[in-house]
Amino acid sequence: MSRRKECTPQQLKELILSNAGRIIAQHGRSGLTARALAEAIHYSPGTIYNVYEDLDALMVDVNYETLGRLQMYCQQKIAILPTDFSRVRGLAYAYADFAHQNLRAWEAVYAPNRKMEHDNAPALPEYYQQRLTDIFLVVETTLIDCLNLSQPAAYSSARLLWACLHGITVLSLNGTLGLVGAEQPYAMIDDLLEQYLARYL
Amino acid sequence: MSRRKECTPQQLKELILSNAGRIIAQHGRSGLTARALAEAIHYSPGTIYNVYEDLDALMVDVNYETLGRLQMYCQQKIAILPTDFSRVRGLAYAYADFAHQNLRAWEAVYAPNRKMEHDNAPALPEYYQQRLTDIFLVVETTLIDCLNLSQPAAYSSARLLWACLHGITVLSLNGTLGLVGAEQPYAMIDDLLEQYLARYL
DNA sequence: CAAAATATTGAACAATGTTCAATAAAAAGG
DNA sequence: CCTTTTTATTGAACATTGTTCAATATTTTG
Repeated sequence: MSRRKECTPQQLKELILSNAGRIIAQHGRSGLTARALAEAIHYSPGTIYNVYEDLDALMVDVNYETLGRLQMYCQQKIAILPTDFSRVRGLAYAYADFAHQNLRAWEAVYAPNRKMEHDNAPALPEYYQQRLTDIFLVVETTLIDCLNLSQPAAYSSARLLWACLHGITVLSLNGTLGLVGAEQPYAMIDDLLEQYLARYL
Repeated sequence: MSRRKECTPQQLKELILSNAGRIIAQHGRSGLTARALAEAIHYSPGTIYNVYEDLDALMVDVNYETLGRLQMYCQQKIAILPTDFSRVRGLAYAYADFAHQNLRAWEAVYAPNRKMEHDNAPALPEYYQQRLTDIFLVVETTLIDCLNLSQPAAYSSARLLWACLHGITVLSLNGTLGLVGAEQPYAMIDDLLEQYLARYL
C-alpha cells in the first residue's frame, strides 16, 4: 500500500522531527509514542522506522534542535546587555528561563535513553557534540569579554558554571531543594556568580 | 492459588524492596520489571501489586533507601576528617564518589516517573522529604562546624553547593562536558569550593 | 470442623517499540 | 503505451511491559 509521494525524504524527516518536538513540548518524552506521532503526521508507525533507526535516534535529533534553540535564546538575551558582569548574569538567567519555558523539551535532553542504560550507550553523533561545544563557546566568550578571563580559565570556568547552573535548575524544578517561590533559582544563581566569580569582579 | 504463608507482610515488603534495589544496582531502572522482580523473589507479578500501589511507588522506597545510604556514606567519610576545609572537601568528594559507585541507583533517584510527567506528579511522601532535609543538615552542620558559617548562611550555601555538586556529577557522567579522565570531577569540585567558599577560608 | 478472612496466583488486557512481507504508486525501459 | 523495476508505505504481527482481578489455596476464626 502506498499513497502518492507527497514529500521528499527530507521533508518527511522534517515533518517527523517537528511533530515529535511539538508532542514532546506538550506531553513530554513519555507522550512521544510511535503511534501518536504517526497519527500526528498522518502516516503509519512503520514509516517512522523508515526514516529513523528507532525512537531514541529520533530523540537525538529532537534534543539537538532543543539545544539549538537554547543557544539562540542565550545569544539573543545577552546581545542586548553591556559587556560586564550583568551580561554574565543574564546568560545564567537565560539558561534557567529556557529550562522553565521549555520544561519538557529540556528534560528530554537529559532523560536516559530507554534501551541502553549506560552500558553500551551509543556515542552521540559528532554534530551533536559540536553543538555542545558551540554552547560552551558562548559561555567562554562571555567570560572572556566581560570579565577578562584568560582562555584556559574561561574554558574550565564555563564548564563549571554551566554544570552548576544545570544542578540548580534540576533540583529547583524537581523540588529536591524544598524551596518555594519562583525567585529562588535566581537568588541561588546570583549567589553562585557573585561568590564564584568574586576574584574577577 | 496460594502457598503456605512464609513471610509476614513486613518481611514480604522487605523482600521486594531489597531485590528491587539489587536489580536496579545491576541493571538500572529499566531492568526493574514486574516480572523480573517477581521471579527474583519467587512470587508472581500480582503479589508485588498487593504490597505496592505500582512500580513507581516501589521506586520511591528504593530511592529512599538509596538516599539513606548516601547519607551514611557521607557521614562516615567526613567523620575521620579534621574540622576544617578538608572536611568540606571530603563531603563534596563523597557525593561524587557515591554517585560513581552506585551509578544506577543514584540515577534512579532522579529518573522521571514513567506515568505522571510533571503535571500531577504525586508529591513525595513526608518521610522522603524528611530524608532530604536530613541530608542537607549534614551539609549545613559541616559548613557551620568547619567554616563558621551562620545558620542562615549555612542553610542557603548547603543547598547551593549540593545543587552544584549534583550538576557537576550529572554532566560529568553523561559526557556533556566533553572532558576525559576520572579526575576531572574532582578538579571541578576543588575549583568550585575554593572559589565559592573563598570568603570563609 | 465449617465458615469467614486472607494471601497468592496467573491468565487477561491495553499499550508500547519494532519488524517486515505485502502492496500500491512511481520511475525506468523499450 | 505497456512492462518491468524500483521505491514508498502500510498495517498486521510479535515481544514486552504495567496492571487488574476473578479464582483459588491457605490460614484463621468461631
